[in-house]
Amino acid sequence: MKDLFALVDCNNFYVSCERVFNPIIEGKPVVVLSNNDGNVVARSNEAKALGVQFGAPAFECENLIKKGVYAFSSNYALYGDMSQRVMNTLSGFAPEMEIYSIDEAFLSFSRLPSVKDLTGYAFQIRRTVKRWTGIPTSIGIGPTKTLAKLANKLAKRNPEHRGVFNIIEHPETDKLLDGVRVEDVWGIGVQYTKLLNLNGIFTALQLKNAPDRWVKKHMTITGLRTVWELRGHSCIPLEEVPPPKKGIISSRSFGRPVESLAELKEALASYVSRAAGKLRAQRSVALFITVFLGTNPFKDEPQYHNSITSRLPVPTSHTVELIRHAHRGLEELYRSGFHYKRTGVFLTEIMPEDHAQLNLFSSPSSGKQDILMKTIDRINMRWGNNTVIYAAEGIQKGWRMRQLRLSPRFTTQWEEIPVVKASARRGDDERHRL
DNA sequence: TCTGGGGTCCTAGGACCC
DNA sequence: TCTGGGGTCCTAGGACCC
Repeated sequence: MKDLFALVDCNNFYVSCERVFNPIIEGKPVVVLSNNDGNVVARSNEAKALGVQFGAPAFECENLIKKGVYAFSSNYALYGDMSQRVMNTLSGFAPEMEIYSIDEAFLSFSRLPSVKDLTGYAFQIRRTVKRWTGIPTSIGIGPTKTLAKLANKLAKRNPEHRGVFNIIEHPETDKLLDGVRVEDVWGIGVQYTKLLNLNGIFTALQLKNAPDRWVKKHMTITGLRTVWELRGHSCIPLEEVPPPKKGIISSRSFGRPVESLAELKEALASYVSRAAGKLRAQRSVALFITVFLGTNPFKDEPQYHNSITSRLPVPTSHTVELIRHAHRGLEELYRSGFHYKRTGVFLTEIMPEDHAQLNLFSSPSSGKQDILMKTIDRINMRWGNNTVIYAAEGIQKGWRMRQLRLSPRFTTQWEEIPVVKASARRGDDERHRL
């Protein structure tokens, strides 16, 4: 059977999430900033039209903000929850689906015998997602994932498609590919673009027609797959179940420079706690822990960057155990007299928890630890992240990242759920939770 | 002035083994 | 004398994605 894929992509996802609960900013220029309110990472169409570039430093926006651009700190609690709602909605429309990122999913359209008009079906998906979640999407349909991605780009680019583009309805695929720059092909980044341009390849069509031998030699097997996919041979299968992670990183840069070991330890403890939580969520344990520490490479001041890797006595996912080892590593790394910008932790050699080799000395207390971890995870699941935290994480958290323009966690915190006023006349005391 | 945070896959080359 | 030919494992680095 012929493969067929649909790629559903949420339009300007972070901005759209902000708009769902804040309709005043509908139709207005809106940007969302990266962690620490550093750079622009999402823009509404109106902001794009004003010339705000992706990655623009936030201070450049200050002027724009004065001119009426709305800016928000990243609110991952909100975006993560909205993403789940979108994905849940999508999963009802296809037997197989791959969640590709926070705002994108591939659906398999190969086995939908009851659907006669797939393009119409895509319009129906779009309408439903919008109605159920408030998030606008674009959908591309093609015989390979790479072509579905490309179709999605065309759906976004040309308003007359109204958000859906089905590449197989267009017999002159080559003509379409001729109109797409090579850097807009999925899998072609800056380096390959340079290389390809130097070799006279500027369009997706030219890449499609490039000789296999040359592509394999200069762009490895991954590049060759991309080329084959452009030709309509599906080489990148749908991955319904995400493979367990092989490494888990948790790291943040600080909202202000940090000098003391004590503060670094607090920050590191909270990152370890996050990483350990992710580890337990996939029912895994880790054998190695790497701690890294660094100053701000963009500043003209004394630099220090270093990392240290230690092997744990027994593979584990116990937060307290991991914090202890992380702190030991940090103490070895730490040099006083520097302005530190970030620290973080990297867990590797990850294996399923029931595969882990116990060592002779593993203590019987690990059973108690398991119960403690499960209990804490349950509480935080039920009542929200960080309901229970480790004392080592600190309370003040003066190093916390800057988020001066954070919107409420509308969907995941009881205290921040929007409130509807029943009627203006009855006054403020008659308010109802949504 | 600011410059995120998380991942994946592939290859080359060196060490080492028989 | 000659120094092959096959293999594994590990690491570093480079590319990509969102």
